[in-house]
Amino acid sequence: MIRDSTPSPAEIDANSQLRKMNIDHDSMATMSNIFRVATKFRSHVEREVLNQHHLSFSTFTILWITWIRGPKEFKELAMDCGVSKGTMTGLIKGLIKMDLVSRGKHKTDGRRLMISITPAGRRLTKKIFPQVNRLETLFNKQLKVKEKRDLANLLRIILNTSLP
Amino acid sequence: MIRDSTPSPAEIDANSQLRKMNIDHDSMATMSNIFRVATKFRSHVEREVLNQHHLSFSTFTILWITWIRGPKEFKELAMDCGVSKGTMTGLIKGLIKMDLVSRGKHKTDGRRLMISITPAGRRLTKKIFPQVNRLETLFNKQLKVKEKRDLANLLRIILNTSLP
DNA sequence: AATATATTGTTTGGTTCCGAACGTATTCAT
DNA sequence: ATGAATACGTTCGGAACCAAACAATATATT
Repeated sequence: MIRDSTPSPAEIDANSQLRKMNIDHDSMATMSNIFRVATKFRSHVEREVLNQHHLSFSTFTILWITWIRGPKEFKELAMDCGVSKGTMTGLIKGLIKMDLVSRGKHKTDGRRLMISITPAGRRLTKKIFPQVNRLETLFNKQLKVKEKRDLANLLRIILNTSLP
Repeated sequence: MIRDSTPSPAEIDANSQLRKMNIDHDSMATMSNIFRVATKFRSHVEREVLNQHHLSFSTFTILWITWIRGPKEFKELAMDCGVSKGTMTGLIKGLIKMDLVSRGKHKTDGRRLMISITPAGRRLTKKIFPQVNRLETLFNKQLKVKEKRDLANLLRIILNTSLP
């Protein structure tokens, strides 16, 4: 099992060409690699697991959240999925058409919308999630447990960093 | 300076609900946090820097690569940007209309296309890139140099892991 | 040399996504 | 209370994206 943390040719070129520009190479390296991994994983999961069930990564995320956490407010759902309100409207519409989630009214605030997973949605998520997790394991198979935890913690620090 | 690596409520719920399911929590945590950071960063950069120049994250990446590495083959560009060939065709079309890149023929292979940055593209990239890097620094401001390097290396290992 | 097979980039059809404009419901000020 | 400001979700137009079908070029087989 050979572990390879070699920078890509693009990264190496970048570093040598930018020496004079007063650039924060280390931050650049973290962000660009986060990006590469995210894109690679997303498209892989969509192709291998989600598409055949007519789900996108975002609609799967909606199912996942409402499955784990129960009925959830529309707006929070949008934030957790990292999509805009307008996009969320369309995604929910699609999931309702497939009978995987349902719309409900908020108890006290007539503007708000509660989104719940349906029994069919529950069944589907329960079936699909382990397949997604198998791919997560696959992507991480070269990392030791401690490294995975360190990695997740570093990412959480970035995530929880407040921006001016 | 308070560093916060607390898992989100969603993560905590997930872990408690899934205990019986034989799930690889650590791999799940790395991938989901990679995703959160990537989405947050992407939309932030697009809103704060790129949109006002009519660039998306992908078109900026094209400029960046051709700026740093010189003329590049169409297909490699698509792979480096994590985008399909069909998408790349459209992106290049847009950049050409803005006179930021140009199409050229490959020396020996008539099928291949070489993409080069134009002087205008060079000027724009040189101006914008430091602004993007400033945001990268901002996102990473709570991490020590060693942590950033560890983070990048762990991500590279994932990236270089071969999938069956 | 002729034909089959590969590869490269474009086109096409359909989905996902954002941002801005909008209507409706709520809350706040006066 | 009544009007103004705010918050929520929908609609709309356009960009970004993918997969599959396609045309053009290159390579391999015979």
